[in-house]
Amino acid sequence: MSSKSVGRGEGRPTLEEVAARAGVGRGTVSRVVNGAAGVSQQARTAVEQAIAELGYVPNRAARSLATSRADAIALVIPETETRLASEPFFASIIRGVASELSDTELQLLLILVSTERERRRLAGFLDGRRVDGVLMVSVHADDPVVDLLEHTGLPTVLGGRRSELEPISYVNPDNLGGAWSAVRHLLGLGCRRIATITGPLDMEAAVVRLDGYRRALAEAGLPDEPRLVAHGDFSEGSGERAMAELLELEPELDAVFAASDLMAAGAMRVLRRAGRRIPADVAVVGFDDSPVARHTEPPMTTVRQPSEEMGRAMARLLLEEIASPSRSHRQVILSTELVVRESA
Amino acid sequence: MSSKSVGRGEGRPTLEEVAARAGVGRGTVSRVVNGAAGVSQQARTAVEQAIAELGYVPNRAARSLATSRADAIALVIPETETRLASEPFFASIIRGVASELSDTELQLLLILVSTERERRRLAGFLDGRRVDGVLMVSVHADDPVVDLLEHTGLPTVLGGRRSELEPISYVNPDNLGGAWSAVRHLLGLGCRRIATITGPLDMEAAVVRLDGYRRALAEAGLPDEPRLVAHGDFSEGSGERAMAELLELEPELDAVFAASDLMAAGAMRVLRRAGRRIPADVAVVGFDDSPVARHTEPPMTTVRQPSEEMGRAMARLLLEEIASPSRSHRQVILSTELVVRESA
DNA sequence: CGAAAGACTGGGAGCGCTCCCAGATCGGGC
DNA sequence: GCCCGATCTGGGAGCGCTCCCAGTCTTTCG
Repeated sequence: MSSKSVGRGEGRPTLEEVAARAGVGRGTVSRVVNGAAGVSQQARTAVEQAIAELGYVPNRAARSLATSRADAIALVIPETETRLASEPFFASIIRGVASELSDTELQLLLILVSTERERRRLAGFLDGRRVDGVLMVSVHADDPVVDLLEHTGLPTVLGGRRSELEPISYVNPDNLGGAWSAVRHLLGLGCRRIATITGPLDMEAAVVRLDGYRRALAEAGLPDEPRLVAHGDFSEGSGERAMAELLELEPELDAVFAASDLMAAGAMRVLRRAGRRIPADVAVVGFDDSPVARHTEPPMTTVRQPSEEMGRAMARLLLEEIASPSRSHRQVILSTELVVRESA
Repeated sequence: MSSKSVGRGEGRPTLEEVAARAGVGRGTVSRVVNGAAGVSQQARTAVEQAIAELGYVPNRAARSLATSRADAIALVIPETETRLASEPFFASIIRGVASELSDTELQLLLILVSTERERRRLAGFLDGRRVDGVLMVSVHADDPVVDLLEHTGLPTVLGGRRSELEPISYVNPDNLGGAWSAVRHLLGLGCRRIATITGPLDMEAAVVRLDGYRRALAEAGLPDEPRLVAHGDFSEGSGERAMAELLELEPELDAVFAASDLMAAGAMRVLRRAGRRIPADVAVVGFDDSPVARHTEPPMTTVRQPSEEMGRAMARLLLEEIASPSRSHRQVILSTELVVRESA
């Protein structure tokens, strides 16, 4: 039999107990556990054996307290789980972040916030320093969660800035160039009555894509007609509604640039129902190059936004920021690319 | 000016500093922070003011260490983010869990594990007692993550048991009854050559749904024909492949029961391409009643599985288990219901 | 052969909080 | 005026770990 420290029941074994059993001091055990150098082979073996026998696992809370590191980072998504599930963009971001984190010891924590209550709980969680840094995507201009982040002083990286003067580090796709090239493509096809379906205008990405659209039209000497602009919120349903509206206001339109693939898919459905052929009657271009773009009928021409790479870049920036905190913020702009399929 | 403890810069203020500033002891501050009774109005006010002035926020790691509580629970999903995004089931689970947690102080942490490396990292995270309990869905029979969970001794609840003798608490839909009633419905419609597309057979849900199918056929005196059974993995693509296979082996079939809506949707696409009318030539029933079921052409008849309620029940069980740990495990079976639309 | 330079090791101090107990304070009843 | 209980309050003793320093034991070199 063995001392009290060994059995199950008396709680989990501690560093101290391992040390006692291995006949060494706490320091030595700590060194072994953390893979530090300067431990004799003999001591190391003894400790390892004691750890195995006792089934010792370090207590993270204690370690956190001592080192003031949490070994975890949060990816905050201020949307509902429905949205998380319906927009492939998030999946790509998650994949990118996870892959960049894969050879670190950092645990990725996904946190969804939509209610005020959840926001407060998140505040407590972050303030309590349960993570070493925060990633956040899908940020709306007036999102209170961001203030919360700034206030905690935790290293933070946004996926999608709120404005050009964003004071926090961020990774952004080249929305302007993407939208611009989409509309240029439509113009090149000979389209002249080009409508657009925007995203929610409290998001910079939506505003800038609209800008890109307008700029391309202006360059082509085309007027900016309000009735060619309808608003959505990036979701499929909103794309349908917006398209219906456009068709009503401007039956003569010959092309649509939607600020997201999902909205473009919704628009295509409405167009087809209205008897318009795509692209013969109306050409359609989306934005994102999400999986759905490949499965629409016909396959969708769209602007590729490197979402996964965006996730990776975000993680990379955050790691840098954690490693060397600094007042200055970093930013990365990822270029976009037009993928021509059959809808335009 | 003020003492070193007060200013910004010298790190975050501690309980002790708040106590000093308010002119009270640590105990009193702790009591105020935790809303405990037995503090005079005067002391309380002084402490609250000091907290506000200093911008004090308790350090969770320290609290965790002292209380051995983490105030967080993990929802582990052993799938890729792609899957998370494509299957609405997960979104519903998350929603249910979140809603049940909404009036607790527990932070919900979503953790995706797919690689071995991620699994090990999760082990460290859980062993380190960074959460008070674990929820896990989409469990495959031989999933090593479960052993990991059992080993940590953390309160755990599964969404979907691994077998009838599941030794861990779980919440399960009535898969047998659901599948059975789906096939009964098909039989009632006069179908006699009823095929099925199963889920991955290393998941109990898939096995049991297949059982329900067989049982209903047997009761109707129909033989169990192997060529009427094709296998999928719950995904849409696998449904397409399975359907193509079935059509090849048994062109005469007049109905299909798919173990998930996504597979049913894939099957419907293949059927349509093959020129079969639904339900006139081939009737189709799915399982889940996920959002896609409403949008197929024609709308899909399916077995409703109360996913959100499942999430809620899981959270509820876990809370109970955390509150009163016990050797015995709990289980909840949620009933399913056939939703008849137009595909069968 | 002695001293200096390494190589290891043990354990004190402390991270910030909660728990709990011993005291101080304040009334009210006799 | 005194005693007893109720109400508050301060602070010691940890929680389990890391950091770091002062030792001890070798090894090497002049």
